[in-house]
Amino acid sequence: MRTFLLQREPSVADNVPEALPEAATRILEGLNPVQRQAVEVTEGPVLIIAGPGSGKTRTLTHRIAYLIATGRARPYQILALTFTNKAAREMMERIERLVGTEAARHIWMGTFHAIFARILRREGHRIGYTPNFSIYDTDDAERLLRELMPRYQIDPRQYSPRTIRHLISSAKNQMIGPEAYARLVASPVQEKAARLYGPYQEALRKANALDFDDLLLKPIELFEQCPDVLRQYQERWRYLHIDEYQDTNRAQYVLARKLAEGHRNLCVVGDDAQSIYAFRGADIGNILSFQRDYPDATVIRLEQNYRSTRRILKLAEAIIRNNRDQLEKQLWTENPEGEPIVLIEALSERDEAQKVEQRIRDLHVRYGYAFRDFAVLYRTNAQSRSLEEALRRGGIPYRIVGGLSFYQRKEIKDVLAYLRLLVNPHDAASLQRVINYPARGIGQRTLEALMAYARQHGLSLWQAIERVEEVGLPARAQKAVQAFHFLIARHAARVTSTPVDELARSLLQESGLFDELRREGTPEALARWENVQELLNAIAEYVTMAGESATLSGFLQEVALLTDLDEMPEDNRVTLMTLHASKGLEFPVVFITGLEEGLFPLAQATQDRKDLEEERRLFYVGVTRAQRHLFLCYARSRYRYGEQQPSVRSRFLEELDTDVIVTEAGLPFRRGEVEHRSSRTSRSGTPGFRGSHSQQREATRRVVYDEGVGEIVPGAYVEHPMFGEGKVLALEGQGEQARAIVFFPEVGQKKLVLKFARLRRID
DNA sequence: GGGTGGCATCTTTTT
DNA sequence: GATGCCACCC
Repeated sequence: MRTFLLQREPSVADNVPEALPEAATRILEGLNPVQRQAVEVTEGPVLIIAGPGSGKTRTLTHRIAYLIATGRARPYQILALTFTNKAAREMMERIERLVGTEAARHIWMGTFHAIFARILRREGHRIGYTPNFSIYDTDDAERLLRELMPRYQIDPRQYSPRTIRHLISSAKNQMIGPEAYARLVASPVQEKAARLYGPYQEALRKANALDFDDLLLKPIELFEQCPDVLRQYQERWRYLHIDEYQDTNRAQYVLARKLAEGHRNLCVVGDDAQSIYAFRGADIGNILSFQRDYPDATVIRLEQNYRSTRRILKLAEAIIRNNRDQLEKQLWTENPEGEPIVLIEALSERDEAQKVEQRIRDLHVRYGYAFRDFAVLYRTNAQSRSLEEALRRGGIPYRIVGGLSFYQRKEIKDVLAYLRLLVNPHDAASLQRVINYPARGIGQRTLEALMAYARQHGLSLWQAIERVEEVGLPARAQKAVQAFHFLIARHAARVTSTPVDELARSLLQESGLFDELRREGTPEALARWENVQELLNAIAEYVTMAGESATLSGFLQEVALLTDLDEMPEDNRVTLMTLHASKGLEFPVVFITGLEEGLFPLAQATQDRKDLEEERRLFYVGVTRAQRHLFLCYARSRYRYGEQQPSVRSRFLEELDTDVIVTEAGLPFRRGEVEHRSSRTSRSGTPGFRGSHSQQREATRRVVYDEGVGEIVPGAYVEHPMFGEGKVLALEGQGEQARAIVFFPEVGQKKLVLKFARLRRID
């Protein structure tokens, strides 16, 4: 049975003792002098600038616990905002340990999105939202855009809804409205986004729906239009804490400012070197200018690292040195030198996974590390597959954090769409998702007719369905629509009177969804069916746990904001996750995999200095997760686009000037590839003889390609009229079709047809 | 209107 | 290698 992360709404009713003197002493005793200073400043704005491993989260949780223990704040007067559910959960657990669960559960803690969704549930009616609004995830938003595009003469094949959504989202993150955005347009795509921005917002509104960005923007609107509501929350929350402040975007910054106005007890913690969410609108400027915004702020620098060995810290510094925009920080540690960092070269992703598996086994058996001590990190979720396979083959228990979460699975989203429809029939995205699933004879044409009718009469899709007889559909289609209408309406009428899980079961049974899931009889279908049952159990659990305040729409809103599941923490398993997900965590042994050009850094990020610096900070974040052992891995070839392609090791390795890394054989690590070719003695002369590095020779042999055409052979350095100098990685195809895969430091990896490419050998 | 098979198309990271 | 889209047939 899964456990679900659904926190009870904290209440103002509070039977926690006024103060917990014993706990207060205990909290102070466990801190070093700098941390103690952070905890003891209890009034006014505080900026804690921290480095990795400095005990940042610990300092923040201690601060909060100290406020409660000394009686300066009642638990419900504290608001703590985080960016991920995981961070909130972790902080909550620590605080519980310090002041007990009874006090802790009255603290308002959660992600920005979750907290402000709750506020909107309660107060949104003041700006025209009923409490049962739907929260649209990126899929829903894209569906909405795709539907709008033809009406504005935009071809979804030419401009992908995803790109448009992303542009609109960025604008919203920076609090740029449709009109202002239209004035800023600088490219054809942006022009399309500007054209759709306004209609998109209208469509959301009509559906009584909010997207992720609205969850931050609408509260701002609410606070601006209703100062009394703002005042009410300002008074409730005397103390405001924000973790990972470097990741706040414009909207979050404004919200924090508004809430902290008045009492001015705002405490933020962050490390500019760990800013890795610019892609979602995070603005490092917020942390850099905190002192300007709050001139009387107390600034506390946590620079001592308690986590990692000296070698790991040294590597981290060598990495971040390559970035230009960085606050000056002197990280230091009293920890021992530690083991050298090991660079692992693999032939393929499969080989890489196998080597990781072997190292884990070795450290587990010989040095007694538990499986929970290991983390394997990667840049993209897709990379987890080969790692999973290797670990499964080796019989090593593992868990995957993030990736396709429970709530993102198709069957779950289908069920959720049905349920959302019950509480919010205007929810067009959900309606379109299920109106003909399972198939019930309402096809594309019928749907289009309904949508056209709705548009003509200024109705929502649901309202059009309600008066389907006026639409003028063929009798059979009309009957089908009426049956669907009846199904939903009948169940919607029972939302308040029937236990939610019972209602859901009845709806899913009668809609034919259960039969649809059972029909197939494959193991996958069975698993899907079980997932649905699990979801229904979760609803029941939520209802019993949250008591009277529990509503179906509340459940659906909370669930829309969940991305990962609670895993049982006592589980002894190796952790697999993206580098992003690893932020804030630590492990005795860490593997960073896939250090290859085009993958890490990602190809798209290599063009712009800022993007590249963000990738580098991500590398820095990954490295500083490690406490004792760190392995950096790359593969000389990898499956991409469904075929095996050679790869070049990451520039992040080439730019390191440090002596803390050794190769698998224990030899000192040497830099140099394309950029340093002149410093190397000649290799790559004739086919079949490709230099002295034995592992490299093996790697090239493994991938079977043609042996070369003329002087263009694997390993050769060539010049291309457009792309500049590059290195030939491999050749494939015959005669006219012969192509070379060439790596250009400037533009990345390219596949070129030799006949046309006019490559010139230059080495 | 529904179902199937072939084709193209990408692939970030998260709330 | 997974998903979505389109053309085709029933």
